[in-house]
Amino acid sequence: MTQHTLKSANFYAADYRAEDSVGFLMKAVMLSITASVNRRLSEHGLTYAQWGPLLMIQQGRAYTVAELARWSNTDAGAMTRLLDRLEAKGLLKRVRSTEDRRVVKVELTTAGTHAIRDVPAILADVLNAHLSGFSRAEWETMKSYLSRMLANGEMLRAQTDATDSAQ
Amino acid sequence: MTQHTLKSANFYAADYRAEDSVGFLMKAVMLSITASVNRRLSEHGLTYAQWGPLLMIQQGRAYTVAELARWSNTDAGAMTRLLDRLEAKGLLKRVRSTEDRRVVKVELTTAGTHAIRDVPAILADVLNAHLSGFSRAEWETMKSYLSRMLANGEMLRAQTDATDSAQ
DNA sequence: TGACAATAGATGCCTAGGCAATTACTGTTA
DNA sequence: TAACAGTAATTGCCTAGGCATCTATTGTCA
Repeated sequence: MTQHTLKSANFYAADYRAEDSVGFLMKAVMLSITASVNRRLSEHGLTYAQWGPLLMIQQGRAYTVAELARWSNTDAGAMTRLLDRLEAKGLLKRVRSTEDRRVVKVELTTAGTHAIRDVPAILADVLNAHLSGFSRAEWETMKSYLSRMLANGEMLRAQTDATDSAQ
Repeated sequence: MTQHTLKSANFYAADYRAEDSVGFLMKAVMLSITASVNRRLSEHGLTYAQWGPLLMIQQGRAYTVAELARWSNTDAGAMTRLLDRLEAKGLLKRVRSTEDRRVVKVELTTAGTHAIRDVPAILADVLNAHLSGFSRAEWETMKSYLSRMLANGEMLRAQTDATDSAQ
C-alpha cells in the first residue's frame, strides 16, 4: 500500500506554549466571531448554532436531518435535538417524506423565513469587520492556508485510521 | 469622543455562502485539530477541554479558577465544573488559600502530572501535521493574519459596547 | 418471498459552555 | 466599627455536541 504522505512541519515541539500556537489563535478568532454574531442574532431570537440549518434550508441546499448534520459538521443526534428546539420556537416544521418513510423533510415556517432574513448580512458584516485592513490578495492567501490545513488534517486522519485498523 | 476605527473589508455581502467564508473554513480546521488531539488524548483518559487547565498548572502559569478560566477563554462557572470532573478523576486537588479565603488554589496530583506529561508533544505533533508543506514564512504570515483578525474583533466589540451604552 | 445489511432518525448518557443568581470573603470608606 | 462595593468560587438553568444504541424503513440478494 502506497501512502502519499507529506512531511510534517517542524514549528512546534515538546516545549509547546499556547500563545505561539496557531490553534490557540484560531480558537480566539473563532470565539470573537461567534460572540459578535451571537450578540447581533440574539435580537432575532436565534443562537449561533441555529442560523446554520435555517440558512441551509432557506437557500434550498439541505432538507433532511442527515444533510443538515453534514453541513453543520455535527451528527444526526445533535441535529435532531437542535431541530427540536427550532420546532418548539415555531421556526420550522417536520414532514415525514412519502417516498421514503425513514426520511424527515424540514421546512421553514413564515416565522422561520422571517427570522433568517437578515442573517446573511449580519454574517457578512462580522466577517468583513474582522478582515479590516486585509487586501484582497491577503484574504485569498488566508483562505488558501486554511484549505491546505484542512487537506493536511484529512490526510492525517486517513493515515491514523489506516494505522489503527492495521494493528 | 474619537473612535479609532478601521474601515471594514468588503469581501462578503448578503449573498453570503458558507463555503467561501473564512469562518466556515476556520471552524472546519479547528474541528480537524480537536478531533486529532482528542483521539490521541483519549488513550490518556483526557478530553480536549481538559488538557488546557492541566497544562497551565503544570507549567506554573495559573493556579486559581479565575486564572484558568481566563486562559481557557471561558467563564468561572464552566471552569468550576471542569475542575470538578478532573478532581473526580483524581488528577488534581483543590486547596483553599490561607491568605485570601475566597481563593481556591488548584494543584496537580501525581496522577495529574503523569496524565499531562505527553500532551505538549501530542499538541506539537498535530499542529505540525496540519502545517505540512508550510514554509516558516507562511507560518509566520498565518499567525500575523490571525493576530490582525483578533485585534479587529476586539475593536469591533469595543465599538459595539460604546454604541450600546450610548443609547 | 424471507433473511439480511444498510440507512434515517430519535433517544439516553456523557462532557461542555454561557448567563444569572447566590454565598463567602475582602478592602474601603463614612 | 458598620455599611458598602467588589471579588472568588459555586450552583442552577439553559443550549449544545459526541457516542452508542434503538426503531422503523428500505434495498438487496439468495
